[in-house]
Parts: sequence; structure tokens; C-alpha cells
Amino acid sequence: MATLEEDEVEFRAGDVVRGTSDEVESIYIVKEGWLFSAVELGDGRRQILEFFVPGDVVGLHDLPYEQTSYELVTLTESTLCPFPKERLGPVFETSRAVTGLLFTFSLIDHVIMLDRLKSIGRLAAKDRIAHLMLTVRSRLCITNDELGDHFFFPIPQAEMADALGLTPVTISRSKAELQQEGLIRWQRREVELLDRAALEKRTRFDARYQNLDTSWFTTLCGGY
Amino acid sequence: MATLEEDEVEFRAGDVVRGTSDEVESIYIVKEGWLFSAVELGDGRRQILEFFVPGDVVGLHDLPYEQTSYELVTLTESTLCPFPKERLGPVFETSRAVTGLLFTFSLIDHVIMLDRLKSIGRLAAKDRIAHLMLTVRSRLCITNDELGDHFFFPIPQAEMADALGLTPVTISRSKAELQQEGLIRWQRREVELLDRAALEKRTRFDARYQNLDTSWFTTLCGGY
DNA sequence: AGTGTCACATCACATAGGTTAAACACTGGT
DNA sequence: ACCAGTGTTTAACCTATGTGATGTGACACT
Repeated sequence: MATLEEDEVEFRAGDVVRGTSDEVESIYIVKEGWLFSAVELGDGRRQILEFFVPGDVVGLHDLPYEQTSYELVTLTESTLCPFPKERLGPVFETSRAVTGLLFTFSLIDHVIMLDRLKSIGRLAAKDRIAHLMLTVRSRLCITNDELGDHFFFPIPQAEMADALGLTPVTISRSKAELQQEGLIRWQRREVELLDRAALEKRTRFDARYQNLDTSWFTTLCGGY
Repeated sequence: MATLEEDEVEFRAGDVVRGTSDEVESIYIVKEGWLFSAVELGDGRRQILEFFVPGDVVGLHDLPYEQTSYELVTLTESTLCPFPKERLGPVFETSRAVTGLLFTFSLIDHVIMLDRLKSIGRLAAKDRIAHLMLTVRSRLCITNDELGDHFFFPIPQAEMADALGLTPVTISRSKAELQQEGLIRWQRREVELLDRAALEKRTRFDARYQNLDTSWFTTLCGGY
């Protein structure tokens, strides 16, 4: 994996790393910072697709395409390690471990996506917000075992709205209610989940980064 | 690929092929019939995640998990070719072509999923319906070059509702309007898209099965 | 032919969330 | 200390979609 991180590029908060319909040139590994991918609908509406945090691999699913299918924007100052597409072929040929690892990542991402689909399709506004917090927390836990229920969360309300299929006004209203009910507390760019069990129950949350069965690919991955 | 299709199992319309939280035993290749995957929310609500048609590979993204994350149900009489999980490891080791092909499929699926997220998150009811029809059509075109704008479509309104985050009532209303506007016509279990260009524009539809760039994996796939 | 079932259509009414706009509260720069 | 810029909160009002209930037609079984 280290070979994928040779290069390094820095971005400022709010930078567009890559627009929609750019040529697909490389994937990125997030070394530092938070980012999101989104599609614009042209009339001002926007759908945010995924949030990325340090350790994430960005842009894998663009590989089969000539042009990128969404834009990539930083939320905070970020450091990315681009890895050129044309150098991936050789990597796949020589390293089954990397192939298996990336394949596994992409499958897990897909399941996370299905959860988000459920959230947007069938949960009420407050529950969608709760579900997002839980998903982000569980992602952060991978790279930080000791993460409690209180963590850094730099996603502004406008972006939460665009990720959850809501408006900033509804986000604000619903956050206030969750706060009054003593379930979640926000302060500046931090959150605290005050009753995680209750939140997980309400949103039918599943921890997708746990209960993994690595056996299917172990021989390839060399134990991931 | 042929080795993946050795076995065959038949199901009747409405059968549950696999429930949620079953043990992950195999992936399936759809030989005949239409299916969908879904999660139940417990209070009667349900989110349909994906529809599958002949030629689709089902269950790939469950591979990294011990338990299935969604149920799999048939819409019509179906024939599936199950392929056991434990036999996949060896296949990946011996055949880069199959690995690359399945990897590519899973990446494309993911992008289709992102499109559905946009649809559910940001489009109005009528446009979500239109977007679904276009997505299904473009999928059917892969295995049938000559498919026109008139095709078999066996998805009942209750299932369309659960797929699009709407209710059957809204589906019925919106279908009627689309019909009156001369955009889409339904008759029994068939549809006709009367003005595909207009529908694609309204829904910001992208053909995700086209404009593929196979170069990145060609050496592995042997030209897919 | 009669009866049950299932999918779909339609209506009257309720509501979550959208819209618009204004006020408010931080933040960083001068 | 002041200001501009950006994000958040609040309020009054509106509408798309949900709810619940009722009706209709097609098909299957007796």
C-alpha cells in the first residue's frame, strides 16, 4: 500500500480537487483532511454522495470511466496522495494483496451506500441526521480505536442538507430538536452522541466496518 | 465466467431467495427473471436497494461480511446460478480476468447507486420514476442492443414506491401525470418511453454503462 | 356465474419539510 | 473595536407527498 502514497498534494478548505466530467487521471488516498463528492443538478440543487476522512481511498469507482462522474471538494485543509490510473494496472498484476484490499474497500463502500439509500429513502429528517453521525463515527473508529462518542465533525449544515436530501433550515430545526431531546449535542465543529444506543435503534444502524469475514480473500490479501 | 454458472436453482415469483442476516454462502448470477434486494425497517417500511435482471451478478458486496446485509426477493419466476463463496478465493487466484471483470462490475454498480442516491435525494416524484425507467432501460440495453423504448417492466407500484422512497399512492398519481404529458406510457407489465430525450434531460440522466474505459484493467481482463 | 384476491386508481384530509426572508452570531482581517 | 463575510437560527407561509379509506377492474378458483 505504501507505494500508493508516494506523491502528496495539499489543498485549502473549499478547494475543488476535481470537477465533474474531468478526465479520470488518478485515484487519491486521503492523508489529511475531510472531503466530499457531489453532483450538481444545474438548477442549484446538489447531492452530496460521500464524505471522506483520512485513510479513505477516493475515486476508485471512476476507474472504469473516461470521465469523472462527480466532483470532489475539500471541507478542510487537506493532503491527498494521488496515484495515477495508468500505474494501477501494473499494481494489480503484481500485487494480489492490493487488488484484494481495494476490491474489499469498494465492496464495503457499496454497502455503506445502501445504508445511506435507506436513510434518505425511508427515514425522517431527525433520523437521517442521527444516521449520518453514526456512520461517520463508525468510519472514524477504524483509524482510531479509542474514539468515544465525542469527536471532531467539520461538516456545515448546508453540506449535511445536500447529503441527506434536506434543506439547511430543516437541518437546523432537527438538530435543535435532537439537542433538546438530549440525544446529540453540537458545539462548534464537534459533536457528542449522548445516547448512542437509542440513536442506533431509531435509525436501524448497522456497523458495516465490523463483523467482517476476511476468509474469502485472505489468501489474496495476506490477511487484511 | 462459464465456470461460475455451473449450478442452477429455480424460484417462483415472490420467493425470498435469501433473508437478511442469513449466513453469506454464495453469490448468484441471474440466468432468468427479475429480482430485487431490500431492507425492512421493522415498522412495515421497506427500502428496495437494487433491481436485478438476467446477466446480473448478485451478492458480490456481501462477500466481506459474515451475514447478508439485505434480503433478496424474486419479482418473477427466476433461475439463478449460485456460486459458493469458498470457491471464489481460488477463482480470484487463478483468473485475473474474472477478478477484473467482477471488480469492474462492482465499481459500475456503485456509480449506478450514486445516481439513485441523487434521484431519491433531490428529484421530485415524477422525475424519480422517470429516472428509474431510464436506468432499467440502459441496463437492459447491455444484453439487448436492439432494445427500443418499449420493453417488459414487471415492477409493481408498491415495489417502485419502496425503491424510490415514495408511497404507492404517489406512484399512481405521478404515473398518471407522466402519461397525460405524453412522456411515458404503461400497459400491463410493459412500458414505453415516448420522449426519452426529454426524460433524460429532466432527470439529468447519465448512461453509466457507456463511455467505459477498459484500458486500466485490460491487461487483466483480456479485453472485456 | 359467483366470489375472493390483488393490483391499481381516486378522493379528502393531514403534515413534514420546503421556501423566503430576516435576524443573529461567529470568524478573521484591518 | 469595527467591519465584512459566512454560517446558523427563527418565523410565517406554502406545497408535495403521506394517510386512510373507498372504489374498480382483472384474474383465479370453485
